[in-house]
Amino acid sequence: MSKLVQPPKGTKDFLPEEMILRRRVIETIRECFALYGFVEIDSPVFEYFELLSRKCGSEVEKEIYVFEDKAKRKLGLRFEFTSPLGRYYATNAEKLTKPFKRYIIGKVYRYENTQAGRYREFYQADADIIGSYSMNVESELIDLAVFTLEKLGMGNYEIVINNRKILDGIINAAGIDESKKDAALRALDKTAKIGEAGVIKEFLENGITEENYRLFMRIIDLDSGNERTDNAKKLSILKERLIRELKDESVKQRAVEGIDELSSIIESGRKAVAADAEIIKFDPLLVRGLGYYTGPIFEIKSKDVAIGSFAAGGRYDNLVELYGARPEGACGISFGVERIIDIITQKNADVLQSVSSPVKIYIVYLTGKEKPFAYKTAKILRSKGISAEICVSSEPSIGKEIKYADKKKIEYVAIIGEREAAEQKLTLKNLKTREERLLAAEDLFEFLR
RNA sequence: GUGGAUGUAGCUCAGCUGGUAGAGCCCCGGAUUGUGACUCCGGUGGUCGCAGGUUCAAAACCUGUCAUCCACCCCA
Repeated sequence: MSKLVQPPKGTKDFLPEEMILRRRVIETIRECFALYGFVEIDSPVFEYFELLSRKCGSEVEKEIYVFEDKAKRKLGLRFEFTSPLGRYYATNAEKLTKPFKRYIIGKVYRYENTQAGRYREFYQADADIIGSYSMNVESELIDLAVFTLEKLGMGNYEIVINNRKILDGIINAAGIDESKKDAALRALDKTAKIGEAGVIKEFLENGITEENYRLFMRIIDLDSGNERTDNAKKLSILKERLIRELKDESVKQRAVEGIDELSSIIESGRKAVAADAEIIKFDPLLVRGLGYYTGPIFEIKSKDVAIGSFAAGGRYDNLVELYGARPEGACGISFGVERIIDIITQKNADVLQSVSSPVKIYIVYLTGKEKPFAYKTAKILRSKGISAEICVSSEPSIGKEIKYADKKKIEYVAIIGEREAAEQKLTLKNLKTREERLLAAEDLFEFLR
């Protein structure tokens, strides 16, 4: 294929069959957000570059699509919804009902190398609450996620949580200098991937000692004996340890606060999702982006498909202040629509095959004479909410039209020929069972309903 | 941005140490002029990702480039 007829790197075309599933996933998410009382908003796909890049770190900044408009304004495409939300809130704060619970579903753009599950243009579905410091917000968002994933049929997944305040405490207790915190966290985040030796290597490269690493790991070694320790137990062990180890009072206070926050989230999580309490897992090695998170952070990943996390979020209490609004608590969660679809299709390869057309019936009339009757019938069905497609060929062959309907996965075909039109009836054929029956037009609606 | 693998028909792929392309599925037509998934027959479709180079001759070898996948980086 010539390069001129390919979609640009990291983007793709969606075929009609793919769109059916895509639409269903997006609609499901939208409905769930609405059921929880979030209101929908929209904001521009591009913003001033300076606004997007504010406090996002150079790593992320490199991923922003930047361009100049004709008046030389420097603009960028949104790479997620959080910074646009900060701006949106700051510009409209006086008009918004607080706490402001909003959702937004749309395309975002990241200039990064592509891979399976990583695109340059993709959909995110984002729900945030601004205006509360309560941990009830985190609980609500996690509950929303569980509810939504259930509706989507996502099956086996786990919600991993941690807290920036705790991480800061452990870093301090491990004797790692504040200036080296980011490097340390970045290395620690990769533990599962590169192993102990890899992390130590990265530590040394960044001027952090192996001793620091050992200390850190000793503090977060929370499994007593062989038995699997539950979240609450882990948190309480960690809490005692940090109280004992931390010398700096303010650091200690913050770390303890962080632990209490997670305990509260996990506790209400257990109540809300009772049987599934196991899906929430405290992991002191979860770090996430180094940008604006200030409190609890979480990530949701599939246990069946290795595609990275498909949803993530956390608290970023400094966000709206960054854009000039009065300080407010803020916390949000974002779903990666493509990744969710990838997981659904990989787990169940034939969902794409099994999706059926939103069109219920295909109407074929054989000669021009039956046309008025056919159109009238179609119109009645549509006005009653039954989707009906009508054949546009001027010389239809029944075989071809049935084949067409079958390929489009339409359930029924109505055939109107001379015989039928004479009695104001039509032949209704079920394409799956191949059954046919002669029906009066007015009985059609009852039958299809 | 770095390293590796791959790129042949709409799809999945074959094509030997260089001699300008094949199969299956799909699609179209017919057997079957008011009935689709099976069967049979026939047919369309490819400047071998793109651009250079080596050669009498390149899908194959070399270089560049674009895209996809994988590992980094980072992340939905």
